[in-house]
Amino acid sequence: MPPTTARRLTRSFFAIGSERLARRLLGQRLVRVLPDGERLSGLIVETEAYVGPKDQASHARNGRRTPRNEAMYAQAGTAYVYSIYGMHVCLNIVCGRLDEPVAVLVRGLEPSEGIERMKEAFPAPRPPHELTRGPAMLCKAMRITKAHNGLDLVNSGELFLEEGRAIANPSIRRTPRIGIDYAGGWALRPLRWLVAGHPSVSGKRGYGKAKMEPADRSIR
DNA sequence: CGGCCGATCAGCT
DNA sequence: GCTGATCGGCCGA
Repeated sequence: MPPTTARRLTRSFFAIGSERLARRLLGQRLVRVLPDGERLSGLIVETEAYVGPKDQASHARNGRRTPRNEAMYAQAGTAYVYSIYGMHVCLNIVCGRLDEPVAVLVRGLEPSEGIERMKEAFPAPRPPHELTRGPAMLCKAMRITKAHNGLDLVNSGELFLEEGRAIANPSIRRTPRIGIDYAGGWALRPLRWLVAGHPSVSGKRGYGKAKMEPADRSIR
């Protein structure tokens, strides 16, 4: 269980750009407080950086700005929640200056608090690590919906982040991002960060098909 | 275990 | 009209 003194992550934590935030979010705690007060939470074990208008995998590629992706242009610490494939939603954390569309997609959590409640979101029984493995799955387990799009994660009482556990560089890997084969050369850039060997990292055998590289130590 | 494919619809063109 | 920052079931090896 987390200490009751857990520190809330502040605006300045998020406002560092997507590559640095993707690294720094690993091990931090994502918290959802349900209407009845129950806490659901997990430690982040997989992220992807979306690096701006030039990034051909980003919803903001070539400066696209529509009602759907408007939250990407908001201040750092804003949630960008979008729907995909007609049946899922995914959560990003916005991390640039105002009007600069950069964000980090949260792709995997190690479930921590409220595991029994998370299980209720799925029709069939499954082990804890498969409650929050993948960007859409973790939103389903954590009851994150499009109603949270545009929410300020720095001030919200229902969805926010807390200081978690440090992850040492040797156990971190970078790979290309998942599901963006349409993005040309951008599909190959190592903008996905993961905790090596963690069971809640998405993809087959926990890694997907992507070839892994050691984490870039210059990115903190 | 790995590969294929259907579900299902918001959002854009 | 087409596509997607996904998931899970089914099938063959």
